[in-house]
Amino acid sequence: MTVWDRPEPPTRPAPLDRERIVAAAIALADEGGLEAVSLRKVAARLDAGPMRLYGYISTKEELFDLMVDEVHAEILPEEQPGDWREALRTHAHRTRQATLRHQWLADLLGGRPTLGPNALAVTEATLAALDGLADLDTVMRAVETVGAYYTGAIRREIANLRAERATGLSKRDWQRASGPHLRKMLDTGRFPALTKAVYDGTEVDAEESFATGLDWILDAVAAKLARPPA
Amino acid sequence: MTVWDRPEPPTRPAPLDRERIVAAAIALADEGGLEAVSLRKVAARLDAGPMRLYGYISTKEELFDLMVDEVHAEILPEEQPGDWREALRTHAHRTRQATLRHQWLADLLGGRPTLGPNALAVTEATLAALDGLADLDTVMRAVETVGAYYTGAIRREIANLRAERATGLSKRDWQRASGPHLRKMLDTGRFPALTKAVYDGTEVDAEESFATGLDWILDAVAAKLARPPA
DNA sequence: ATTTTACCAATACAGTGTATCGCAACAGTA
DNA sequence: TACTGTTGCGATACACTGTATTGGTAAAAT
Repeated sequence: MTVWDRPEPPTRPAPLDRERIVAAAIALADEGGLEAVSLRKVAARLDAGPMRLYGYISTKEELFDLMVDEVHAEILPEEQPGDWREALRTHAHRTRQATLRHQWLADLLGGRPTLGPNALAVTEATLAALDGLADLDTVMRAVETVGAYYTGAIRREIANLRAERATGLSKRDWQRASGPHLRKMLDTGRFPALTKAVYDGTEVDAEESFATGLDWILDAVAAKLARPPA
Repeated sequence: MTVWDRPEPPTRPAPLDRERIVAAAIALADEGGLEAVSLRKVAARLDAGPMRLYGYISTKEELFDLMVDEVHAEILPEEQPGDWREALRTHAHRTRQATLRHQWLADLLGGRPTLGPNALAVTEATLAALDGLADLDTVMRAVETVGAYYTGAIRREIANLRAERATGLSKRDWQRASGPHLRKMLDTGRFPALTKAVYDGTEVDAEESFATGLDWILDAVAAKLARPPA
């Protein structure tokens, strides 16, 4: 019995780890959105059965948590920025850009507390940039307020972007000309201020709008940091 | 053959309308969260088969849209408030309270453009309160910035609330004492600022925190409304 | 060499959103 | 009153989901 007669030894299945699982899930989500991520499809990308994943995660939600934390590695700034304002601003913009790259993140942002190592590192960097500029409560309020803003702003931006993509029209064209429902509603005359806004408003670049709102909020934070509360 | 011999006429199924469907869906979501809402269960509440619903909605997402708009009826303020600041503030607080009553709303808030009649009425009321105080672009920026803030803040508040409920602990106790993962992370010493924040931070009431951040932002808006941009 | 342990694939289950199809009750006509 | 056309509902069906359970098989331990 030569070697050639004997079959190859039954190759032990390629080893798995969370990193590869998460990478596969992110790839799927990048291509087809969050709803394209099923445990079966993730496993298939790794030439494994679905149940295999349960050694590494115990529920699908946990997989989402891992995905979110993985993206936070992209968000973490590579160098310590100059002042607190720059720190908060770049954090916001990096989060926005990461979400534009991984649009499924918009569906998860703010949906659960983020306790992964990368997310904690991002929080740490932010807090460090504000350390000592005011009492702790004020600092926390500042970080949370800014965070609430960009979370909400990014979510809306992605939501609009999807709506535009679904109709193939730019937002304003869609609102103005075709959106038949909105048009009908506005024509009822029950929404005069809204009508004026839709018809007279100039189309603003999403990034600029994001940056402007952010600057407003940073102005407010600056005022509070300068004058610690009574 | 008397009346008594004849059977009752085969009762035509109770008529349906969107209102009843949405009410049933909201009831289910209030009890068991968004994931408890399935077309089969909604239909069962109305003594109907699942397919019956497709005469009134054409997809489950549309049902969610209707639910969101229905809650906006609770958000719409009953009377025109005094000044713009009061208008924006009460709008934010009413949205927050509606979300505390219908916590599933947190999962939907900001997830899609809201074009229902009630949502439009809310937007109209808000825009009307700001009408004429500045150029249209500034007004829009103000409304969107405030909206982004409370959307994000409410989402995080609900997310934390759920996490606390899942462990049965208050947020700080959970962070400080038991949250084993977080504890281990902080003990690595890689997150000094975060560690200080967790250990030295005072536990703040969620509503107060929400209101404070909101006031900061309203301050910023006030500054921009007063001095229209160059 | 034999037993124990650990892990992986297969199977199974209850449930999901939605397409399709056939029937039954109403409306309109003769 | 008899018939027909249309509408809308129910049942069935399909492809898929997340996850519990089970049984076999390969590595580790004795």
